[in-house]
Amino acid sequence: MRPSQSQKSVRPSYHHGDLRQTLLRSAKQLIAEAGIENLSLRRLAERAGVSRTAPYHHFSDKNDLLCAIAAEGFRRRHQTAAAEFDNKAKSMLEKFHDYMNSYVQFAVDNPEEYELMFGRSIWKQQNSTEELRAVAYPCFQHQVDMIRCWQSCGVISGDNALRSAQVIWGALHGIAKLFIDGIYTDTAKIEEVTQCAIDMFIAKKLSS
Amino acid sequence: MRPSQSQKSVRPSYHHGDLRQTLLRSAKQLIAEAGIENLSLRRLAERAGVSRTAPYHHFSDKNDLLCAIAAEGFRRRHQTAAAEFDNKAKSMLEKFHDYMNSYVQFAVDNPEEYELMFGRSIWKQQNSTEELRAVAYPCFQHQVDMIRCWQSCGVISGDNALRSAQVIWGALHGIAKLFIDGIYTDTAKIEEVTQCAIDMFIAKKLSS
DNA sequence: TGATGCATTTTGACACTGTCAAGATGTATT
DNA sequence: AATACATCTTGACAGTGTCAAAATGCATCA
Repeated sequence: MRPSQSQKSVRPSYHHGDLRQTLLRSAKQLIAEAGIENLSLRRLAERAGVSRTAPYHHFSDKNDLLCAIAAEGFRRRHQTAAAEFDNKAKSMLEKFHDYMNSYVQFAVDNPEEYELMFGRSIWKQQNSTEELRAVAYPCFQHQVDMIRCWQSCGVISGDNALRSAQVIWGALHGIAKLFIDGIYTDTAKIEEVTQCAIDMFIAKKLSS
Repeated sequence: MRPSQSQKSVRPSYHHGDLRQTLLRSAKQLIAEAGIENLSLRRLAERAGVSRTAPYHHFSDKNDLLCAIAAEGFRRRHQTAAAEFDNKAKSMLEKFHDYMNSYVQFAVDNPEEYELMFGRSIWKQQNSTEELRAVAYPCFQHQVDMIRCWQSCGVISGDNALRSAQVIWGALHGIAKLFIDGIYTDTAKIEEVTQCAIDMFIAKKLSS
């Protein structure tokens, strides 16, 4: 009787088998539950039924783990944003509307994950992993591309796509963070604030 | 010869005399030097030449200390913002311009302090001190008042001062954070981005 | 003056944290 | 079967915030 299969629901063998994925999964869960600041590698290891230092064979650092989680978040966000923009059933104006709402909604629905993805702990100095950058930069670039599109078809004004994108993204990021971090407390008004932002950014029709 | 005066440059007495202020001062300094995440009460106490737990008789918590520092930041920021807005030598449009630039500049010049003032650690849940709220809320309100003013004199469009203020503040906050946290890396372009934001927010003249 | 009360500071301790170094244990390859 | 390698464990270290209990100084009142 080999111990690797005889024990059920405990560890199937000395080697965990899929510790990396297990850690990532329960890390995401623990972050959603208790916030990023309450995530510790030790507790993570404990949940996985593994010793304190086992995670270090799959992530060089705590920072490395955080980057991996953030990268996953960027992949997800990028995917939905791209899908919404490629929706052929909607007008450009509608899609701009959707983009704005969807961005803020993503942040508010996943506050801890958003905090991690765009928090300083990951981006400051040389903290960002190569993998993270490889996933995040195209996500950023996509936002600029969309803005360029909305500009060229007259939904929003201006001719410098990069600058406009930086401002619009800044507004979305700022609104999201002010809500998430608890400075804007009336969360029932999120959509109203976003709508106000949309109104301020869409091109005004100049009467002739 | 009383020991309280005989020893020079060490502690003048068993009681520090002005420990609270000393702690606040070196905390601000240490934050500016090494960032918020490297601020520890123990190191602070060590710098003040005092035991590890001495600070707890002047601040109930680490959070309490952080709130006190943030409150000081809000007082300073509020003061300069008010002074700029009360400048009678400038037009309303110029003052809007100044406000926008001054806001972002404050954040970029004091990144660690800004991070603290508007960071989640202080505002999340019930973390904010009563003193902090008493100082910060008028500061927030002042921004709404200024926006209302700029709206009523036609510098910016819209009729809902609160919503517009939330969006504009959001944009400023977002731009500032994206720079501070290292997501926008080309810090030489800060003024360009801010200028772009200004252009997008000021009321467009409708041709007749 | 002496005694009492209070603010302030200290020492000791606890439960955490991230991370390193060495060793033990499995798995795979030669 | 032996060797190499990935994986995991135990032990340890330097930090952290914070509590409890004791010590010390200062001020005030009898």
